[in-house]
Amino acid sequence: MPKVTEEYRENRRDEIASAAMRAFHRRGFQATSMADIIAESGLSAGAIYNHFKSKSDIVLSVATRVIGARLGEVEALARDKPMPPPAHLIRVLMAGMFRDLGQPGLLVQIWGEAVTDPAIRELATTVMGRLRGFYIDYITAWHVEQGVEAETATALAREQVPAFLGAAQGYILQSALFDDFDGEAYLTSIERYLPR
Amino acid sequence: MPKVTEEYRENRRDEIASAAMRAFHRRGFQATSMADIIAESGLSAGAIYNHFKSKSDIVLSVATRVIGARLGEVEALARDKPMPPPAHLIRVLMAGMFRDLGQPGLLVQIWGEAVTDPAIRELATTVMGRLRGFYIDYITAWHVEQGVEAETATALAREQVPAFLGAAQGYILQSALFDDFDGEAYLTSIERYLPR
DNA sequence: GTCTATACCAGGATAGAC
DNA sequence: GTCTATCCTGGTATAGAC
Repeated sequence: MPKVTEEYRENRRDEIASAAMRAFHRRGFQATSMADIIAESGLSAGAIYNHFKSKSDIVLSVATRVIGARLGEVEALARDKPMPPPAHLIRVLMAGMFRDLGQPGLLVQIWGEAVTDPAIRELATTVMGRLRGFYIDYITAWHVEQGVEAETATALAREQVPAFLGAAQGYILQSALFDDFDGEAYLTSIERYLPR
Repeated sequence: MPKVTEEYRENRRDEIASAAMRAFHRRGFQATSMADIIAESGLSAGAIYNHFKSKSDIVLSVATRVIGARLGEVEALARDKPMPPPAHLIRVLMAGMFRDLGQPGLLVQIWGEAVTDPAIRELATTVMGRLRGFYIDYITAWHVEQGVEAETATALAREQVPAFLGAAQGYILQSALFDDFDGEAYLTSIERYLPR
């Protein structure tokens, strides 16, 4: 097992995934063709298909990196004392997503793709499932910090999580589609009317 | 001005739009090609392009019909005494959308398209803008019925509407992407945590 | 592993006869 | 107004040389 080769492959995959992310960042998701990714990477079609078996495969790799970064941020937030209220999570997650992806539209495009492309669909549900998990853990911990008994806190979190998840998705969608979207007004609305 | 001809044209447009809606209903939005619409309508490519200038143009026409139907339902709801709480609007709107469109995925696909296609984008923002209007009027009227003074009711409605709109969008997205989506749990979550 | 060139396909739209 | 046949573009993925 030549160790150097394995490492080399991994680096190449990294480079390609980064190039793809830059391309998505600039042009959006659907608008980015393999030709764009190829150009951005400075490599050739053949080289890229040697490391990824399809475009979906590249997307999957990019998404895995992005969602991994979010996990770290949420965990950091959970260590603050006192913990910010759950609605605040939306701010942090949205800010992180936009920083990585450049524009909310990218996510909306991926959702659209997910409806028909099974691979993308699985990716999207996995990502949302993980976000859901972040939220449940966070909301539970927060309720406990507020003095709620552990059992009850979990039940509350499970009951509340759809509303929070929906609120985050609404934020993404509205910021992608409304030119005059007022993010602050949205977050205020959420923070005032969801548990705090 | 030959009156018969104008009427004929309008009927043809109706037929084609209905066929398109059936096709979307069955196959989803992106998956539906012009060929599908052509087959479903029983007409030919040439005939259809004589009445609509592009695929986007057909989508626009379908969407206009669908959103018009929703307006009627919301107005009917507003006439009930006592008015159901605003969160209940989501139930009614979602039920109507699904009845007309067959599947929530269609809307998600349209959102995805809207990110890059200017015509679809304008359509989506117009539709959402109208929904927003429905909500604001409804929430205002509801607060007034609860005894809130008119001025204050409007202010409250404007403050609350982003949360409601986001909740509806989250419902659509989650029902499209999660195979095991629990609509009742979602609506319960919303109804419990948004104004009632 | 990487390159260039290209096969191959799907889909929207059009031309021109009737 | 409508039909059939077809053009044309843009896209992913592969073949085969180096």
